[in-house]
Amino acid sequence: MHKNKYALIVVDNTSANTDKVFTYVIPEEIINYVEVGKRVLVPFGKGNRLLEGLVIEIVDDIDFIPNKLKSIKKVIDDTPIISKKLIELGLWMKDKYLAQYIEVFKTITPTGISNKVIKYIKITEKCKYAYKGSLDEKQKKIIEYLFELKECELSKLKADLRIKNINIHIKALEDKGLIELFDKINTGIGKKYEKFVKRIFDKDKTTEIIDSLSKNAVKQIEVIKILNDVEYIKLKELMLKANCSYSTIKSLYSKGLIEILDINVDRSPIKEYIPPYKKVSLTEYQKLCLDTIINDISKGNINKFLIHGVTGSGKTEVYLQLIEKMLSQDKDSIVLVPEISLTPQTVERFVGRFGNKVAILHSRLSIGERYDEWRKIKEGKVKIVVGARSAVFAPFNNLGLIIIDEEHENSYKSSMNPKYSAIEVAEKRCDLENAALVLGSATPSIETYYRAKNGDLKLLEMPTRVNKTKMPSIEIVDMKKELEKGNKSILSEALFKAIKDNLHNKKQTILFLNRRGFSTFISCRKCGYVVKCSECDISMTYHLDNNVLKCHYCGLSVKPPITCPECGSRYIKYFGIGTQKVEEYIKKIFPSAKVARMDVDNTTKKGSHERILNDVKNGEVDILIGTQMISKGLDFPNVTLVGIIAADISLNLPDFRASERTFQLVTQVSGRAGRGDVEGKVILQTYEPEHYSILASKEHNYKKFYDMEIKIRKEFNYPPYTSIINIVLGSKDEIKLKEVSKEFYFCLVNALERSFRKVRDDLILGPNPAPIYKIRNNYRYQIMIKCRDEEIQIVKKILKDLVINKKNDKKFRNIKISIDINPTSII
DNA sequence: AGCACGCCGACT
DNA sequence: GTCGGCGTGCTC
Repeated sequence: MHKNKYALIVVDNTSANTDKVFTYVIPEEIINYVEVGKRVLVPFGKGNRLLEGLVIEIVDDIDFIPNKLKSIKKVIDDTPIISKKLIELGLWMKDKYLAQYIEVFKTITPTGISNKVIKYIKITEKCKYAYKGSLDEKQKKIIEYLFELKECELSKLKADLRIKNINIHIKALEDKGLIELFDKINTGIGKKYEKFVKRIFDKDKTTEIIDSLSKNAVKQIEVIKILNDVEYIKLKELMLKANCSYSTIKSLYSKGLIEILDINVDRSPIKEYIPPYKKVSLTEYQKLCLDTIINDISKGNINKFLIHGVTGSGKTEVYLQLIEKMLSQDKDSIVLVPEISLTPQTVERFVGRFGNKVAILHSRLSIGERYDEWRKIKEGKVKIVVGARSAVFAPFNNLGLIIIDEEHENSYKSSMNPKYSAIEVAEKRCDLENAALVLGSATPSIETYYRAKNGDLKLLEMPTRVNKTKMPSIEIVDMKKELEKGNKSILSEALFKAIKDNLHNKKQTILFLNRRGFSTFISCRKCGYVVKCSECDISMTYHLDNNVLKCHYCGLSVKPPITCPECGSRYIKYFGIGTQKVEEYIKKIFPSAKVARMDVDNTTKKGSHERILNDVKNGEVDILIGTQMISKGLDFPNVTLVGIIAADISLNLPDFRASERTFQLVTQVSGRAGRGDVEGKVILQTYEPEHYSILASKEHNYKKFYDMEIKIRKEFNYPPYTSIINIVLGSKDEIKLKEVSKEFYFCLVNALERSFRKVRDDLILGPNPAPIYKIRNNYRYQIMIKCRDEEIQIVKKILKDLVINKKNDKKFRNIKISIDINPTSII
């Protein structure tokens, strides 16, 4: 007798209650086609509607036979879209970040590849002749509607007719045999095709053919001439070259001289020619670093490394030569870079060295482009992937190396479910696939450095710059003293003078301010009213270019008030500075200087980023003003001065990582100065010149900063000594939220008390209104858990059960519960 | 989520 | 009686 096989399937259905693995019977006819990692269609729920599912395991036996086991309907993929190793990684992520199966696997498999099953409805042959007198009004309406369209999407019919209880009527009509329901599978994006023209006449008969054409057929002759030189040409290109229309080509086609073909092309996101990026000889430190890594990997000593290299120490060259080593062993490499530094400059280095062996993945790719890159990786056409966070899931089968550059960057943490850290995921993936992990940074995160010191990663230092230039000197300017001197402007005397000198010497300057817009808040001088976003608990930022107040959380724009909405006075004043104001001010006091600004407000369009950087490169910019965006990766030898307008912005945030972030920013931005022959200079303006994070960055002394910071972390029980679990409850109903947050808190405390004999005082904090109390009209309450390594599994289990329990609780309807394990920020 | 079942009030 | 509204519970 045939023995059944069963597939364990994650069904595409987002609900706390369906977040389970479902078992289906594999019908014998398709047993050879069902494989782990392929998607299938399965009947689900009472209506047996077809849903997509991912096969994550195939088993011969199941512990118990649930009474009504259903069968797989259809296999979608020819080959698995996800490897067993990546499935394992996904299951690990689900547990680690308390996410749902479906969320995890949607993250790992590329977006846009998902097939949608769409229900269609049509009328039957029988219906055309059948007597319809027995139908009620609503059913008649449906039939009439379908008579026009013959068939249509079920959802469209429902939306157009808006009949109540429509399902019952549809079922009745189906039973009578008047209509039929069927499914169509939408295969998502297809491959890209482009029209090509092929010459099918003999090359040496070209003149003969030209003679045979009418003398009036100037364009056709031109086309033939072009085709004399090339056999294949893109239709668009040919039309452009010959300056002709499609009809010219068509007439040549009808004469049988050419063929028009649809050829599958890859949408290549690398559009321009990229010059080769030459291999350079390594400095002593680079060589030591490279050799240590290669040696350790081959001996199997350790496979995780942290390169702590100062800005300009040439980490990229080490990465490149490591990848080269991997290539020689036929192994694949993944390079992760922060989203904002995924600029052409970064890409050029990898593509310039390895050419078409490189695929690029980042958020600005269209769905089609992303799918093409994904397919190239999957099919083994490329060996290297350079990309942002999600590139950690690149579907390689022979992974040898994952490199994470600028390891401390918070863009490696996802803000959406699963709220994963690409660093932790990369580490896990390396363990699973026996690959090596290399992290690199000039300012490693405290957590990573701590782990390196503990021996979890091997620490490699690169303390000097490649071209032996000195680190830039940093001058700290106390802005309180400037104020005492009577200088109320944005620039201190020292910075003003330095910019002036730099302009005179034809050197470039970068001015950094981590805040966009013009004024950060506007307020009434009479009553103190501050304009806040109506949807969020955030003061609105004034933007000069289109004269609006913008909320930087929800994007809402309003016209600035002329009189105070509270007291009616006209004393509305604009406070705080943003990059736009700096730009305006600089243009005013240095009218002859060429000034450019770079922040999210003017780089959203494709290519705008590149344009600004090119202008800087070509010397068409004297002063570049920008936010975080300009803090990393930029390498312009003529930039000798960096001005940090206000280092305090990041320092004063109510977040335990504020000092760390400030140190990182100052170090990174400073690193932009003096990359050429002339020593760089940094002028740092602050109201807190004695702060340890400012002082340590002045000395370029990471270790000094680390030693200070780690003591504070220990004292206050912050990471790396604990893991933080941040629970945010959100709702539009403020009163209900407050109540429910308390209830959630007490349930949590109760459960914790049952599991731990004694609950530490600072294990669980809250519930407090979140630092940003309202976003997009959603009120937010926060509960924070600081737990030690040995506690975390139990705490997560408790939380998971509690959340599922509460999601089924009527009281928690319309309450969103978001859990973030080790968030990058607790604001 | 989405679908069916089942209870209960309004109305022919 | 019975139509339709809505709350409840389950999905291999």
